[in-house]
Amino acid sequence: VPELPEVEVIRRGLAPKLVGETIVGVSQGGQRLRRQSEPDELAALIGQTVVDLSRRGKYLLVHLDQGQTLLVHLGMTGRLFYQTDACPALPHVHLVFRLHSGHKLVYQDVRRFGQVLVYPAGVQPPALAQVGLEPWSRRLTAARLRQQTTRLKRPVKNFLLDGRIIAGIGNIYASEALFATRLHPQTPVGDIGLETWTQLIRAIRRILSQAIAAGGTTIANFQDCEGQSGLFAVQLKVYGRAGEPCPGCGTPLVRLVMAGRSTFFCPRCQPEK
DNA sequence: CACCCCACCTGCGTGC
DNA sequence: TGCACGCAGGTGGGGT
Repeated sequence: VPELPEVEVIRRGLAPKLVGETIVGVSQGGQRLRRQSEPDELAALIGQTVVDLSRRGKYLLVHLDQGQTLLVHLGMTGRLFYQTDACPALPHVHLVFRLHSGHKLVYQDVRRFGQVLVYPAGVQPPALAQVGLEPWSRRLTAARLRQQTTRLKRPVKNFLLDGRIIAGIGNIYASEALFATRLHPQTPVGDIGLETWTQLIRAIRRILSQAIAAGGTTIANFQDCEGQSGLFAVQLKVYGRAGEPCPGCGTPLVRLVMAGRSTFFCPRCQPEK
């Protein structure tokens, strides 16, 4: 499900429902996520009240009133539902937090690549230390990226996917941002000039903002059991559209595998230089 | 360092 | 119908 916009949409949807809720029970499925706190650590959250929800990159942070933090990463297929008992049971549910209001916060994850980890008061989750600049950070500048990448050969697509540099860009929005900038995905980052970095940063911000405003690319299942058919409101221009005509020039779009991930681009609008 | 590869999982669509 | 295969929006550990 989730790149930065989807996680942000989930955060905004859940925050008004969860803040003020007290956890009264935690049940854990038999199969564990790739990274998941021990059962007793999760059970220790019982009695705590949610004071805030924040986001860092693709990580969602649930802040509790005694200072603990619940770090949630949805991986590829993780979903969070805010449900009542009236909702039918879902498959692949690995964690259920029962709440004082009678609602439940349900974590579902088919592939179990997600993470749910508890951290004590005052401890910063180590994973966050690796997370790069937020896309809207004032410290994210063309000059900084230019300086950081001089003489590097790494393809710009792979650079965008590296969350240690800019946080939250995933495989979909990397292709979309490069198309918007008319930049070939294999362009070595060291070859990119200041002006192009400026345009790329702008494109990233615009595309992510639009995606958030539209409710994410896919199903944002924070609501209830109806599993709200996701607004496919974001119109992707190139992602997943190999063979279809480029929306700019009509040339068939191309799929290319880079670092093991599908990459989509227009060979005419995004020429190799 | 910089960068790549693969592991970690399940499900679904496609083509034989 | 069955089966093998490729593919899927994530990270992170280990190798070159």
